Amino acid sequence: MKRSRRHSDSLGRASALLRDHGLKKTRPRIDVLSLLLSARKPLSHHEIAGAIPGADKVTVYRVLSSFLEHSIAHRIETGDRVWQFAVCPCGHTEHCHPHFSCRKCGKMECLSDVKLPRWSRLKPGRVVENQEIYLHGLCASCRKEGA
Amino acid sequence: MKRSRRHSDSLGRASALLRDHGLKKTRPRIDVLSLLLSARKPLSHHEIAGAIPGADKVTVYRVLSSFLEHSIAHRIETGDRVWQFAVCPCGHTEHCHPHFSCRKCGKMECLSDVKLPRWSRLKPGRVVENQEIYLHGLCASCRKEGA
DNA sequence: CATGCAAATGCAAGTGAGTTGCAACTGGCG
DNA sequence: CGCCAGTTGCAACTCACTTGCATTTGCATG
Ligand SMILES: [Mn+2]
Ligand SMILES: [Mn+2]
Ligand SMILES: [Zn+2]
Ligand SMILES: [Zn+2]
Repeated sequence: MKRSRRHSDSLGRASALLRDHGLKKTRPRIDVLSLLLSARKPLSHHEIAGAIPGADKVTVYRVLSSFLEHSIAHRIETGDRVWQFAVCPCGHTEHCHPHFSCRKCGKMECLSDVKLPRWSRLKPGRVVENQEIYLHGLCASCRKEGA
Repeated sequence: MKRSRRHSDSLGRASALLRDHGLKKTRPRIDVLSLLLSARKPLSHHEIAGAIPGADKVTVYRVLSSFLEHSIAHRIETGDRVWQFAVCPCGHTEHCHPHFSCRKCGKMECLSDVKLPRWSRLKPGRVVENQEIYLHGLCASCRKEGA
């Protein structure tokens, strides 16, 4: 019940987002976007394509790229050369929060409520337009179980 | 003159580092390490192998991996799925400074003198053991020329 | 409701950074 | 010296992601 509720909510939200961004409402886009909206964590291309029966891999890559261009989603580097994707709650192009990955269970989390630091005075005259922060360590549940 | 001075310094430093870490002093390791020591910026595997005539690509990968294991060098994600490598001035396993890349000239820099932020109170009970910070923007010289 | 067409899809083939297997070699120790 | 664990070098492999191209389709327009 809970699951299907969330899923149908996501369908509606997905439609609205696509409309708002002037993207055609197609099957692959609805499927990928509603999946990302209902996911509790960032997903890899492999996880996304695997979760959508009959999805074409290349189309999923292209759908994800269009979401990035329109700042509907953001892309996370995992360190193992595989990207992960999540819907961006703030609507910015840049990363707007740090990401945390657990060295034990491997889960990646968007720390949506954590502010990014200011880099006002870097020695010479550099301008920071954008930043990516990856924190690694133990998540709350893995920590309880003992490292 | 300046260049050969720096280069021979690097040779000596490379030998010493290998000895200190108990790594056999081999041709590929000396070549790669002295190159990294004399480089002013992080280098990709491609740049490293290309700068060493006759170098075997696989050996260079393996040499770099051994440097990472021994915390002689650190590895940087560039966002385009290519790694870059730099000698680690502090000797830590973790990243110990942020990295900056210029959106115009593409150069990556180690901000060795910039401190990493503390993440003492992340809401739940996570422990941060390690962090990677990538800043993107305009470097000092590209900024002068006008963005 | 047609009709048209730019945009999107789906399939096959390609790219390239990084990995693996394995036989030959060698740095450094006794 | 002579050994041998560790290292090298070559060929073959993997696999995430990209490109090309012919076919289909969302949706704006009349
Ligand atoms: Mn995120
Ligand atoms: Mn660095
Ligand atoms: Zn965990
Ligand atoms: Zn620059």
